Amino acid sequence: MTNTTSPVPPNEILILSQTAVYALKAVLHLAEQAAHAPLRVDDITKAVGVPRNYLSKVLHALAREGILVSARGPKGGFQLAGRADELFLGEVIAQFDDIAAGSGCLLGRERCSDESPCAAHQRWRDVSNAVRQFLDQTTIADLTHSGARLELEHLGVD
Amino acid sequence: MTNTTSPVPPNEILILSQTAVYALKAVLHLAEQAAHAPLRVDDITKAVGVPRNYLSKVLHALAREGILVSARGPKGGFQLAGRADELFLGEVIAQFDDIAAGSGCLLGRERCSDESPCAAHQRWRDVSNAVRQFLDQTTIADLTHSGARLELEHLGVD
DNA sequence: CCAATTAATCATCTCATCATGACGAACACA
DNA sequence: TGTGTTCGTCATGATGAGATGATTAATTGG
Repeated sequence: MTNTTSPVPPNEILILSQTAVYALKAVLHLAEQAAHAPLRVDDITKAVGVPRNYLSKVLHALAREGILVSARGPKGGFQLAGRADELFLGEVIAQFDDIAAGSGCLLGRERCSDESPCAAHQRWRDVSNAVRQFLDQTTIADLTHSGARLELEHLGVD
Repeated sequence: MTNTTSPVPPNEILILSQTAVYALKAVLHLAEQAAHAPLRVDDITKAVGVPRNYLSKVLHALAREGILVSARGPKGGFQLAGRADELFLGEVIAQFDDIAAGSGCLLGRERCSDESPCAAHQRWRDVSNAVRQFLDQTTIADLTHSGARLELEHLGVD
């Protein structure tokens, strides 16, 4: 009844949890503002469309990890702790999603039976490694408008 | 209390849902048995270690889709409806995971803003396409022992 | 037709994630 | 010192995936 159009349809495959996506959105917003003053939770909320108190908890977790710095009271808010081009997506989501797990076999057996090392399983490992590599090698700056622009120009794409 | 060591640790990242993995395990088992007679749910349960009634529902869903055939009563059970080398993983999991969704942007925006087509988002699309391609191009036979053996021999791997 | 067998279904339970509202704690500034 | 601002946290609720036990329905073989 109080439903605000649920963000994730049932059965939708997500790879990243909703919470991790919230974290990425918020951090990306902070990076794009490149603000001198901290941004308040309420402003970030409006910008990325995430429930206020929930986002607050997410941001606080990021602050505890040293990814953001937070300050209370007037003039308070959140800021990036470091450079956006040195902050990898994997770091941002690490507190929310256990990406290291699931490294194994598609079918959840710890290791593909030694009897049959199974070529397809190897291909699956390649796939899930691609996910991991993306998260570990892409920085927040790569996702910002300016970052993307730079990369595109650098590649000669119009 | 009655806990049988929960299959998925919290926060674990899962690309495929647990249910989809169950379906794959069961279908793979059926393919490996290559049985002339149908296999009963209880036998499949023991083989793949999945809760009995839950697996029953999963198998039934697969039967409704024409992937399996089911029969009740004595001599009843489940069988593959077609050939294992013509059955793609994507078909098996389609009823459980909406893999087509999430095709878009990492951050859930429907499309990356036209202003900034964002190179990193393109790379993310590549990643999720890799998952889709794997599921759409790999058959159940590719995952069976015999299938894997054949493929390995064919590649000259010892 | 009866009894055993096996899938199909139903009602319910647990749990983690996501979400919300209210309250407490720190901080800036007058 | 006090007041308003803003983060921090707690208690609680909603929802969907996963799981379980009991019951119903179909089928076979005697």
